[in-house]
Amino acid sequence: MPRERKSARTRERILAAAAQVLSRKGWAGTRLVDIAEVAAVQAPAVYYYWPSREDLLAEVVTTGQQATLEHVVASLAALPADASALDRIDGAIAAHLEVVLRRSEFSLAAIRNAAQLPDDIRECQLVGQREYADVWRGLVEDAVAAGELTADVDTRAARMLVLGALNWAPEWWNPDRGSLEDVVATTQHVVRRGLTPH
Amino acid sequence: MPRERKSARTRERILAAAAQVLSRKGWAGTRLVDIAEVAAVQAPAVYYYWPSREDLLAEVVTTGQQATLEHVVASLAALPADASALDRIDGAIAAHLEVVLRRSEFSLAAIRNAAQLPDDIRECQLVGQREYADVWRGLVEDAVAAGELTADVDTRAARMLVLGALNWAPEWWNPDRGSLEDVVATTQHVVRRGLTPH
DNA sequence: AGCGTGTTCTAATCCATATTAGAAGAACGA
DNA sequence: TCGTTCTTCTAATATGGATTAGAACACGCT
Repeated sequence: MPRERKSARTRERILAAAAQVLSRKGWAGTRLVDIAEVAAVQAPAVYYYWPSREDLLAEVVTTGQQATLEHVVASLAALPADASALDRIDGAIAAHLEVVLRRSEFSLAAIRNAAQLPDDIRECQLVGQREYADVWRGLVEDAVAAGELTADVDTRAARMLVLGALNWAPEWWNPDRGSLEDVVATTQHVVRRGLTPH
Repeated sequence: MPRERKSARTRERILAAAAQVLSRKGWAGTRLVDIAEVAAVQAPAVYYYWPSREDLLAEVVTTGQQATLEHVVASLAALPADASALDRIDGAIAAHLEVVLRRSEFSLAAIRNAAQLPDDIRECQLVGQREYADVWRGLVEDAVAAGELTADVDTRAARMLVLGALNWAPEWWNPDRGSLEDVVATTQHVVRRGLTPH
């Protein structure tokens, strides 16, 4: 294995380990030693790749945000061009749940720690968050414009309620108790009914 | 002010300060110095009332859980005896949002830190959580039994989606952008539609 | 006033953990 | 094989923050 490639893999291993620990222990509780143990290196190895613990953790968070955004956007792009606005919302629900429940501890780390980031990092995190919110805002606006969604509720609140339900899923979903597909289907079902007129 | 009373007030002040800091900084990031500053005492004063930082924080969490449970149960008890199952769910939604958004930083601290508690504390936290979950399970079961709720979805998943939406509300709701009453109404509206047959 | 008890403070202590210094190891090219 | 460079390690260092010790303070009682 060429040098450059091995080095890159170590970096990825540390980053992934950091995501795992961060998602479980919280920002302040994430120790370099724990990350190092998971990544099978010694703690100071981290400093070869990042200037500080904080930079490493910040990268985990932004990576998590990007992973979510990109997966959702990609899933939407993969839908047939004639998908209805509600179908697109279904697609976004599925993609969000997939990334948060299966694909990425990064997303989970970003979600769970959003409220406890240091101020400077919190700020640039808010930028990414706004970007992602815009995607959902667009989805909902399209649905309203298409008349596929009830106009009788505060769309911002409705949107955030849905995102909350999705972001909370990792706290209770357990692969042993039910398949991801089932959760996705149930969520789509409930949300679709919740947002459409009777 | 009698001695006993003053002492009790200091204790409450420290506990409340701990809740505030804990809800913002996370379990590991909550420093005694910060708690002390908010409570307007010096850090070692904490040890007069609690044997350790961990005991203090644990009390915050259990207090938060109890506050939520009690407020919801009390609100349900205050409903007219002939309230429908769906009305009772509406009541629980309102009560949960009230406690989480307005009444108690304790609840918020408990919610936000659930995933990062040390193992021993996590365990007794799970007990309280199960107790609260039972209340909601009861509400949903009653609604299903009364035929007021669609039988075509996984009730556990539906229940957790709703609770997720509620627990996430503190992350986005801001009293300046809309009244609590509005959020409650929207939530009730969306959830009711989401759970009832078209 | 003076004593005793309950409460809070100031000044250590002590440990955990981020970070730095510099050596060892491993890959690559000559 | 040897030297160079990139990567990782071991062994300090340094700091922050929980905890402890014991002094000061405050209240209530006689």
